[in-house]
Amino acid sequence: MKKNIQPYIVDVLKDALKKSWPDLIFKEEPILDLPSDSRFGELSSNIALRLSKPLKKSPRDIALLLLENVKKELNSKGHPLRDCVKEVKAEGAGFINFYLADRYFQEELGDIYLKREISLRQDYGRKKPVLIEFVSANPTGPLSVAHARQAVVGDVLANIMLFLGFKVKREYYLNDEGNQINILGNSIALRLKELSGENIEFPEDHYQGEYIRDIAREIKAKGLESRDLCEYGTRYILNVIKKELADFGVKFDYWYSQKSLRKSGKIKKVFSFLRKKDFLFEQEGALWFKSTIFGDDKDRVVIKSDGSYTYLAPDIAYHREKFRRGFRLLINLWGPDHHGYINRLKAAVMALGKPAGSLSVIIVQLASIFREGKPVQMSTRRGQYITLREILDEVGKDASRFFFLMRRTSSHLDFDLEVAKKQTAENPVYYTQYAYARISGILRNCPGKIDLRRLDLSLLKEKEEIALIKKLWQFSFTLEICLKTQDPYMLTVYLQELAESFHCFYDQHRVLGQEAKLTQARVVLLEATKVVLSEGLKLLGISRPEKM
RNA sequence: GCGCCUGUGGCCCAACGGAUAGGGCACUAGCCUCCGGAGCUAGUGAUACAGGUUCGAUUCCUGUCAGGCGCACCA
Repeated sequence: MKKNIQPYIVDVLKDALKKSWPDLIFKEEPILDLPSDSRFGELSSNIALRLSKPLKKSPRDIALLLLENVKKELNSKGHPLRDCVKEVKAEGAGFINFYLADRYFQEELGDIYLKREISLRQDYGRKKPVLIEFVSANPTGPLSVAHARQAVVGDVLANIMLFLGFKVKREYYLNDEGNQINILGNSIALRLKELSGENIEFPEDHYQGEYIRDIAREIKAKGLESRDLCEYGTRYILNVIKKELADFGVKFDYWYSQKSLRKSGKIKKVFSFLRKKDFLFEQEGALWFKSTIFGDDKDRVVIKSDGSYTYLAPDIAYHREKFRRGFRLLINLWGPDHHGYINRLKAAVMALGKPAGSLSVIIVQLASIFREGKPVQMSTRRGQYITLREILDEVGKDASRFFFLMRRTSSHLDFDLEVAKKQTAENPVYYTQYAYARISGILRNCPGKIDLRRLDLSLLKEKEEIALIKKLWQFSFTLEICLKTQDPYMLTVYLQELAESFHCFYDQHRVLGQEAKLTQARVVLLEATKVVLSEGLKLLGISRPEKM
């Protein structure tokens, strides 16, 4: 029996291809999918369909020919897959479906059970250092809904990549100087005057939120009016943000300050680097970056005619620093308003001599907040927007994290506060957690220890038992999909399906009070299910209640 | 005007270009002498429109219609 069966099956397919068409040059690797329906086996390849064009034959004929050689290969003496694969069939339009033996799944189950004390965390030799930068909101106010979604998506993606063996660090880029910060300082100054009884006119483009008054009051109470208000305000708000994120279960490894970046002279250095490479030019009194060389629509200003930097300037230096710090893959999560910015930063990365693929930008679409089906109006300008804090206070960490992950990251998300608060079947968080609590309940009543020598997992052959075991087996497959799509949302779908498989099993079969050997086997099944649910919920940053 | 995202049953969402388009809610009918009914089983019902590419399109391309967002020498 072989663990980690997929690469072996891919090899079998490759060998069969070579035997069937020795002269064929086909660069794509055969890919294995989970079939759309369980009656098509456990793993499926559509290689025959994709070969249809180059071979100018019908997919069905190709599949049949290929199948013959696949079978020969598998039946050869001593082949490692001999006992794992029960059957191979060519089906449908030309799919080659692999049906795995129950024995294989039973061994997999035993494996999960044995590893339950340690983590299922896998090491595929993927040690690549990855930096995920997300949220990075200006420290000028509390975090909003949009930041909340980014925070969860980034955090969970980081968890998943860590689980799969990458060396991942989380970073928050701190915009601690510039226009917005000056406006923040000025907003505080005006509120201070207001406190002293002066009549003030508060400009529209200043921060309207009540929290500015809070800061002003604190400054006045401590008698710190002479302090640098920009710095004081930034630090004050940063603490608020850190607290919000911590309560949301998001922790950053690094907080990278733009101010310190500028002070270090690294921005100037990157300019001399780019100048040497001839990627800069002057026009109309401004300094431009020739981003069009690398596929951008137009060249971009980096130093304005008044001598100050545009946003892009420190960003180029910042990303150069990321590479210098040893990271080989950079993942940035941005809001949809930054979408037009991707090409120019990619251009910058290429100008720095890095491959385009070393920067991956994930656009996290906005979330709209609803209450009982009605949208909650938001206006940033008037400081009236739903904050992360409000969501946390109202629906709690578990439900809000889960809800932010329930749609594809690239899709709009409608977040209904009332639904998220409900403790009913409408709420998938509780459905999943309930499975965990239910299992815990049974295991609490379970007497004695499992005798591994007498354990016989082949007793697990009921439909619901096999279905549950297969679901467990799909866990690592699911994580690979999350990695490939750079989107953690599939994990929420999987965990709901796993919970469902468990509930179905539970409804049909009893664990306790059976013949001793069967009870033992089923206890192992529950333990393994609990392990996978536990790992999954941990990755999502959601609590695992023993009781509900 | 240009760019991005999205149009799938009454409602919310799935489906690397692949098999009879899945699931949840709601609705209807069932299931507790038995490990937690926050559960399970069954039923009704859908790809916005018009073309194109393909052996095959919900998916890719073009156009139309509808909704959301963004278009700076702002960050």
